[in-house]
Amino acid sequence: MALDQNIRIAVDAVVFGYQNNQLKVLLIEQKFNSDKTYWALPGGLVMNDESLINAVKRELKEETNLQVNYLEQLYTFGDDINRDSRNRVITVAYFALIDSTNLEIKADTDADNVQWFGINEIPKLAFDHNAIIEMAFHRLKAKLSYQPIGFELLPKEFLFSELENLYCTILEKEIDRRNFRKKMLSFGIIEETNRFSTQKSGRPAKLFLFNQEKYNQLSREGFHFEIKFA
Amino acid sequence: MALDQNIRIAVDAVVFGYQNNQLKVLLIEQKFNSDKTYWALPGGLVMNDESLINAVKRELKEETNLQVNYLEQLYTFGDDINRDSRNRVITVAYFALIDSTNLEIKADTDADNVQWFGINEIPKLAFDHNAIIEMAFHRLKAKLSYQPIGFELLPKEFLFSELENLYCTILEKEIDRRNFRKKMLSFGIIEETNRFSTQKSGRPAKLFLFNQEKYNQLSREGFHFEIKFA
DNA sequence: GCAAAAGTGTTCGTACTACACCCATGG
DNA sequence: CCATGGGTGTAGTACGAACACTTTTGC
Repeated sequence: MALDQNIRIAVDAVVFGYQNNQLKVLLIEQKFNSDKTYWALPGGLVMNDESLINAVKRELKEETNLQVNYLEQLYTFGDDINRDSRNRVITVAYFALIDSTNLEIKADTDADNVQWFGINEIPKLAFDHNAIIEMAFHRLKAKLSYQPIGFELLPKEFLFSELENLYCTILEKEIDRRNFRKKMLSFGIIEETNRFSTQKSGRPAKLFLFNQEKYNQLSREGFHFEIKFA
Repeated sequence: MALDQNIRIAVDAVVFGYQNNQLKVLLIEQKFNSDKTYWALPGGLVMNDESLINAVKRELKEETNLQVNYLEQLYTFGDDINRDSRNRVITVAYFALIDSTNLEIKADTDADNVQWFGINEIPKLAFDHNAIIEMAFHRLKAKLSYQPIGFELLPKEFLFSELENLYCTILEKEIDRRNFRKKMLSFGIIEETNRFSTQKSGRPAKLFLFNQEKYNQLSREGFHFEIKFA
């Protein structure tokens, strides 16, 4: 039965970064039928002897030459039979977070051009990639409140004001600085360092870091990260 | 490139039911190489011109002849390259809920035998189906707290004690009857009927029903269902 | 009248909300 | 000394947690 199945399987990644107080998505420019070009998510077909997760990692390395901090499966898009006009392709979309400060993207072998786009400045993309980003953005907003993944968008050592800004920006909400800090620190998964940032102006700020092992340990003991806002 | 891709794509469904105060999973017995038989999740290969969701619905109809109340994508299993020993198969797993009271399963064309298994009495299944059920069970436990999906496992009209029991059983926790009822009713998504159940003993109990439209409307207005326990 | 399940209110404590002033540095 | 961003505490409120007795029915 169904030995004649003729469906291809691909992976695509929505890679989020955070720069200049803006949430960004990584896109690549692809040639399409050698005439038109489209911006699209990094991704491509899965090889026969390759796990899905490795396919994503390989494509990201080939196309953008960067390594992600966080990677998880998002959703499999296979309900629109004609999403790729050439052949039926089902794509398993992934959700990735990266510390994009001090990062130089190299346009690598596969793709002509690689670029960060603000989440609100995404052009019309190839296939159903706009819908995929939309879903990834929803996932990010939801997860930010119940999993400590915001840190994956920041450098290892960060300022509280950066973390706070990240939450404000992504969730599109105002947050009370004092309450946010109190709550975050109450979990005991953020450590104070002895280092301070060198700012342009104002009082120097302590650098903090996220203690992943501590979080893992607390999770095993039944702790549940959750941060809500008025 | 990769015109030689040789990977097949399947769908599988974890169908949950609730009978006799027990959470059940629907399994089918499959012939395997015409000698050995295994219990497995209902599912099968996707057809070329068929959406993923329709593939699931078709398989469920073919193999079990039942219709589900709730169906959503769970996860795509494609990291273990040898999960099916015959060929590489990637499966998109779905998560389904059904009101299984007053339901007769028909062993239909495809499958030899169809049966409900208690969640704690699942045998060793074909492929990685045990892992899929495990993940579906986790999803069910999590969603029960923040989405009103428990109703999908009950008849249209149900007793509060049934609902309460369902939560206790699935979450494996004791719940205070008074607080549970208060909280549930406070949402305004459950309606009282004029009907009462005919019990064997004890005081007759009112029948309630879940108002899906009311819930949808409240959701649009920013309402968020959430029910927690001590 | 007794067994069995249904139905119902109050008190207490904790955790979220709202809110404003001083501090350290650079120029 | 002024501008800029960093750092901190408290009072009020609302919501979740704990908890026990009365009601209705069948036998």
